[in-house]
Amino acid sequence: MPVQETDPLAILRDRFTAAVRAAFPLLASETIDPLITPGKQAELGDYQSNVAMGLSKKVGKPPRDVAKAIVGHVDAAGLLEPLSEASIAGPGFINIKFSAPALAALISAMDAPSMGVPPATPTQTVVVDLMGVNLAKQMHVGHLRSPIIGDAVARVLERLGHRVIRQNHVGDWGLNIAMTTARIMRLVKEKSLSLETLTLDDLDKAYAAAQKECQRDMDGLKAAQHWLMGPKAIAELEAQVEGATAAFLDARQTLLRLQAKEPETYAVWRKIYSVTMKVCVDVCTMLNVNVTDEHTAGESSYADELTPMVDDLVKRGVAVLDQGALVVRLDEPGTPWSDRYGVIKEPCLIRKSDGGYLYATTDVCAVRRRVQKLGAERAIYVIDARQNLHLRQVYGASLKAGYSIHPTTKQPALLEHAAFGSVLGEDGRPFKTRSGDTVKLADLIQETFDRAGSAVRAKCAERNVSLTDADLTQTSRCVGIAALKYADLSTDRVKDSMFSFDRMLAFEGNTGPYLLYACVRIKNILRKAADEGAGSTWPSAAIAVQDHAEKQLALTLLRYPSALRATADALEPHRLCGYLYELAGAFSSFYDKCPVLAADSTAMRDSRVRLCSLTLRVLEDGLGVLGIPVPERM
RNA sequence: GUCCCCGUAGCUCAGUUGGAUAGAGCAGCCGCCUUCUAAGCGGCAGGUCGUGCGUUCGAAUCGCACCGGGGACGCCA
Repeated sequence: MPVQETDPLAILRDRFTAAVRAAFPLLASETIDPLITPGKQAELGDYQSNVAMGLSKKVGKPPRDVAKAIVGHVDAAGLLEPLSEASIAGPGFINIKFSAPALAALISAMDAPSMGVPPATPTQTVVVDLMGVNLAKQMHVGHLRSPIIGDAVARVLERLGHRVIRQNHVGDWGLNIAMTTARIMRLVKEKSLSLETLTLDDLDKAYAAAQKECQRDMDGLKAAQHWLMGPKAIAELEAQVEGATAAFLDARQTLLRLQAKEPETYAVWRKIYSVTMKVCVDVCTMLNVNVTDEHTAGESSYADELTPMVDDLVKRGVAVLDQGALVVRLDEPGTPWSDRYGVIKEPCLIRKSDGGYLYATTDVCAVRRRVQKLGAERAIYVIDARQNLHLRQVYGASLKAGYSIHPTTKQPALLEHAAFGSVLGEDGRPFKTRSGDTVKLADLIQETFDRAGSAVRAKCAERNVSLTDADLTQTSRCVGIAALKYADLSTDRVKDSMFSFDRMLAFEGNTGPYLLYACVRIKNILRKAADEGAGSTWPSAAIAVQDHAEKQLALTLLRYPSALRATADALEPHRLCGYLYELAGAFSSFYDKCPVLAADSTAMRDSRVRLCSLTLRVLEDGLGVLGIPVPERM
């Protein structure tokens, strides 16, 4: 069954486009955007059209005359209050008001399973790259934003009917991992570590230590060679770093054994892998982020494809040698890739002069798999803003290689970087504990839940709300998730965000808990309505939109589909947050002004209950898109 | 040096892709709970939208140049 169009924006766009064409037949061949927006001043109009000013020059008439001509041709029947010269304001704004019966009819139509959201056409296959975890490294605040934003982006696309494939591109391969694996194996052999009880903290320490022992002294050696200190000095240095060199050689051997899947080494790597991924999936579960093992596609899964791919690039002349390394040049202007991703002076490095591969190699390989095998028409990388140049290089190289040309549409897949800023502390510097350590993500989430729990308990005591233990647990989790996620999602993702327990758990104003509170108020009304025996009549009640607050609530509800679309188009969850905040605000005003259960008549009561129910459904649906669950009571 | 991002109220942030008198929330002040939970509602006050040119009917939004902050720039990932 097709979804009935209830979005005022779309309806008005149609009617005003028709009116402009009727008023100015000469424009027949042109595409017309009637520039409809929600009314800037609510007293003047629900919506407005700003088309007259722009058209003025084209048709050679003063803007107000243009507006007058358009107004004369608008079909307002069954929809709008009559338009007249009085609807024209200022230089030529046309103010539009919906009639109360029309609003009621639109709301009734919206009160369907789709909630007025038509499925996107055409439906796309979209890959969303999110998470960004590395093997053997503790998850910290830096890993907070990608899953939260990425999951919301994935969910909004799913909500619109797209086929979304989440990809957790785990950094689980390469020399660094081999260094750690080698060190773990040595520690196990020395019996200072047991594989059975291995924790991510153990791995984190081993990673740092391995990094240190392998690199520090190798750097010293390099520097010595660089400054031509002579064979004697180098020999001395080499002697000093004998142990380190041994560790480094061990790491290289281990990497080879890993590539060959040598059983003993591979088993240790698997263990490291499972310990890391356990924490990763646990964190996602705690946060209600939909990322599980099935979404994992680690760098290791590309390992066998790299050499053939690089050979292919060389054979076709896409990659060329430069100073011993293999690169893809991206600095020619006027190419399809430079048009999309910019003229980039720095070439994309695909193979080191020692024959080793780099992260760009794997990333290009990932683009190829995502487009060629997974069928992605769009791939979204929810990654730190600092990776921008790297990603543009990868996108450019992939297009130049033809890897991002979709196999069936033959069009380049849309490769997008949904960049986000850093998480800063309240001092404006990278978020750390008071002692200056990085904060473990699991700890940070737990602290959020604990604080949410005490806040919920305090509030319930203050408001005389009694919750069962089960309710308390559920509510605390919901409030914690809402506080944490909403704080992250409600601002422009590209900007740095300030992390503050106090602010996100403040519960006032534009916060997650405020939205949850609006939902809970509605749930209370619905429960009481059922208790009072109104449960069977209201779902089919005729909707009436009379009071000002009722009208504002109705108008806000009708904007839901376009809020979702704007969010999906820009990949900016904060647009949806802003909408939901406005909706919760419109409901709160309505709640204050319009008694529901104590309405003047049964008809009005049932109409209002239905309005409440739709509001709740939209709020819960929108919060669901943000990955925020709603409690029953709070 | 080149490139990317950011600069809006005391603080934290929006600003629907160029529209009317730039909006919220904190913090401050003033009202509203014997009626569906006051985690709420209504109101007051608070601004040279970093600066300067330009584009046009119209600029926080687009262009250029500066200023300030952050970031990235070949063999780490």
